[in-house]
Amino acid sequence: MGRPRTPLLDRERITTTALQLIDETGDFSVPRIARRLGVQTGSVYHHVDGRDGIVELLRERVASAIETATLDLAPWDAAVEAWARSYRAAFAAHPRAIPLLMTSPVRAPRVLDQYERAVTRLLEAGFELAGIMALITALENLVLGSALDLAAPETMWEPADSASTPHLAAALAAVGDHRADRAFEVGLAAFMDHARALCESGRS
Amino acid sequence: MGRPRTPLLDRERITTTALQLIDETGDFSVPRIARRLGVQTGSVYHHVDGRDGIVELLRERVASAIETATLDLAPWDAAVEAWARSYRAAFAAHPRAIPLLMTSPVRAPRVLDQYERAVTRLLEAGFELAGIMALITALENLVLGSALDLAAPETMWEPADSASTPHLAAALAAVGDHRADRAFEVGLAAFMDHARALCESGRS
DNA sequence: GCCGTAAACCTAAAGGCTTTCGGTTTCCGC
DNA sequence: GCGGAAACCGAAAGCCTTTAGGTTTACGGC
Repeated sequence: MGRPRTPLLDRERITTTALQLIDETGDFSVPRIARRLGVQTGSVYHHVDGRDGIVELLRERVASAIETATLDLAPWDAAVEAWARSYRAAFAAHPRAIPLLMTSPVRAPRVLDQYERAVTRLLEAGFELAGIMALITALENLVLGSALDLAAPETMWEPADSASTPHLAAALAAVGDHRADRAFEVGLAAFMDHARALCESGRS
Repeated sequence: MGRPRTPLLDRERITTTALQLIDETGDFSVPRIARRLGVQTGSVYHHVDGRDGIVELLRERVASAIETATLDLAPWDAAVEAWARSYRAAFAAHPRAIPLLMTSPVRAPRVLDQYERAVTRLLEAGFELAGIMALITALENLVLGSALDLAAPETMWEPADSASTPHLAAALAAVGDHRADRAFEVGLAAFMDHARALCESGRS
């Protein structure tokens, strides 16, 4: 009892354990993190700002997998497209965490810097300032909406009675695997086409 | 004590009370629903399949505001666009409920029928069966991603130090109000343009 | 080298939530 | 009229979040 000679806890270990629990069971709780780390529940609160604080750490951890370098690609549309793919892939790596993370957006400095760079690239490309934020938000909506789709099981579209929805059933049978991935590709292609058209028309 | 002469509870009242609590406080719990309805906590469980069952009822209730008639509009692209707007508006009516509802999709019969009709309209318009589900899923991603944006506060993009992200700050200042609405319009326009192009090219 | 302070963990406990179980009263079909 | 089902109450188990106070260790100033 008392202070241990070498610390048993830190934010890194807490975050890693929480993510492990989520990947394995789909959820986490402070007592279970503590049990995994061989520690009393209350001790965790000395390192972390409550349960919500742990969720915030998880958001940062997952978002840290977004490859910043994508935004340096040329031309601008290649950069934006690669960034969107990397953004989505970061969430796809931990699909069971998505419901916890989607509630509020990432506002870690690292990610804010990425948005800053994205705005800069779009300004350089000739977009109007007034339209850029709507464009970036639309892209974000696309990425996060697609991430939500990843969190849902592939079988979610199986209705109890496919007899009453024959066309839907046929369309589902025809789409094959990777429905979520294909949908993301469709949405991303639509977005990029639209953005390029806006850019070329010069009207932001 | 014992069975009351007129029932105090039913699924309708439970759902309505839960939605009220969410609109007011952002969350709900079974004990608070019971208190509002002047009933013991356990009694609610006689009408509802636990807390998750109440969330399911909420999903159906919110989704019931989607206007089915939009899918009958002509031409097909007007129908799809109006449906998407109505879909989003249904969630926008209860923004604080969105975090609870986004976790898993609506699969009430009423909504499945709408997807059936959407598939039918797209088939009639000449789309290839194999591509329809990806298209509809992309539209759903757009709607749900935009709904998530509604759930987040408008101020979420205010970084602690806007000095380190000058372009982002400028873009935010320039976008004005209704950023979320504008982003949805951008995404929807992109999707519709893409869908129309696919249709006209005849390649699904 | 000594001492005060801060850090890190433990013990304990309050309070809320979800869910279940048995008891009691009322309603409805036969 | 009666038996069973329906609807609510009372109580309790078990988990979770969070806080508060106690104990031991590390560290920095003098």
